[in-house]
Amino acid sequence: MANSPTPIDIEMNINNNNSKAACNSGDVQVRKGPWTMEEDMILINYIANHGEGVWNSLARSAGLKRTGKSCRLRWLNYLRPDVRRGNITPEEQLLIMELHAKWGNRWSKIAKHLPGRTDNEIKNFWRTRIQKQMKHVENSSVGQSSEQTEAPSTSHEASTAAAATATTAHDAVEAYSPQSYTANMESFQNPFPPDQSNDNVWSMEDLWSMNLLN
DNA sequence: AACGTATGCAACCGCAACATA
DNA sequence: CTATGTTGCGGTTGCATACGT
Repeated sequence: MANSPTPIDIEMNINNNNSKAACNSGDVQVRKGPWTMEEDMILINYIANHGEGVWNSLARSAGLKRTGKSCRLRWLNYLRPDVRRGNITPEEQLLIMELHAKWGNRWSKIAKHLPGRTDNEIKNFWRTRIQKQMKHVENSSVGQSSEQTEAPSTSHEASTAAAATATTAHDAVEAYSPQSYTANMESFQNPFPPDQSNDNVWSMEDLWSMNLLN
């Protein structure tokens, strides 16, 4: 998504971030909201030269008016060179289903088994795609429990729907078994729009090549 | 073309666990 | 042992964009 970097809150950090521990020392102005290209460059440059470290002091040393927390999040979820962006593949989706059935909402744990994917991305994926499917199927099965549920337009939806109708997470995995899954793969149509790698104003390739130039 | 609504994702918040002085 | 600071996690929100009317 192309975040326009314009609306950025700047507020006095009067320990508003955390009741237990301030993420910044002193009452410096803290920027919030979408990251600008300049901030990204600063963070990338700094980490390239000094490596990751204590995030609060990193933010200060790099001259970023951000909390360490914000820097860490930005780095881990977006700027890290090994972050994979773009569509979740059917294989990854299957894995997510399986691991979620096993562990529940342990997104970071699940993310560790999906190289290049972040917990945030998986969490978002689950909420927006899988849960939507589940709700959809739930509704249609309540309304017409004795009848067949609405025919999914894709096999992806079919298998997701099968998983969603399951009463337990384990059932969901059963319904989403590799057998039924691969059986559907031939007619699989990618439900997602074409590559959205250009979903930010600047691509990571741009940022990294610019960083190299520096 | 204009408007309203739905969707997807980046970023924030609060909390808990852990580390250290 | 206690206080303070840091990190990591899961839940939630805000906003840009896509889509439908």
